[in-house]
Amino acid sequence: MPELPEVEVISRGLAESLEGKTIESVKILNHSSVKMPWYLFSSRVAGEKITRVHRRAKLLIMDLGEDLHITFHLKMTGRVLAHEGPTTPETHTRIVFGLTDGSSIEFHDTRKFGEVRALNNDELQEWDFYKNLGPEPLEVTAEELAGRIVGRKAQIKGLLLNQSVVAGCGNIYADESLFRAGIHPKAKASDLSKESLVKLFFELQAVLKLAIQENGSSIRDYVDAGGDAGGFQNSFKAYGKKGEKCPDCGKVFEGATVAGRSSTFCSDCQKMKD
DNA sequence: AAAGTAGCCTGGAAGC
DNA sequence: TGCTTCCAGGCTACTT
Repeated sequence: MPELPEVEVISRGLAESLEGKTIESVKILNHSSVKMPWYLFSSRVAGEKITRVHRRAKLLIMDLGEDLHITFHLKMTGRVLAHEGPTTPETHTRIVFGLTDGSSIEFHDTRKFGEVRALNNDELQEWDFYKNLGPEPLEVTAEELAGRIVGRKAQIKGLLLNQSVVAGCGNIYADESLFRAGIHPKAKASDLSKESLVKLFFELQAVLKLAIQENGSSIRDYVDAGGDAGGFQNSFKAYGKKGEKCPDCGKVFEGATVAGRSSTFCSDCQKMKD
């Protein structure tokens, strides 16, 4: 499930192979992947040059000239792959972009949760989801991020997953940063000191940077733009470790649903309040 | 305001 | 073996 580091790695890979290339054709194999009238999507995109590939939160964005952007939200199983030649569609191939140099881009998405759009500048800025995104966690300080949730009564994990609080954090990096900061996922932000919250976001930043260095985390479906797996899953300390022993104290990791997500934590090392 | 839940999907794993 | 059930999870919408 791609979160910020995975989308960042995909974006960097695609930027290298796609910037400067021109889209010639669009073949939509699954219409529900395109969250706008399909003919509008196709007609907007065909013939345009890919000027830049970048990322905002978990969105992969391809700029087409000055006033058009393809946005990919990969959700759980989406992949965007750059092929040197044409794409031979498989069962889960949802969209194929043919490029004028004979190469192609494949949007592959087993579970069809992914969402693709082609928006002009105004539409992008007015899109509620985009408009409400919080800051990029690697572009502001941990203090600034902590300041956004000081005193809030919600569970800390829910706040981390809330894209309008901080952009790009998902279940993996939420569990990992909470463990590293020694904070229980059900702790209320208002029960934690500013210092603890700063520590939490500092750990989130550290874990995101580390994951980008390791090419992302591969669990189930994630691969980078070239189809290769990441390596950060080997560095998980808490995520998915329910039933295993905490590396710090030896107590067995517990599991619970928090903010609607499966969560793993050590009830000894992770505190509910300061 | 916060929190719980259903729904969207599919396939791999676990259980019987 | 073969069937059924469970689970994963980003995000929205709706209810409590």
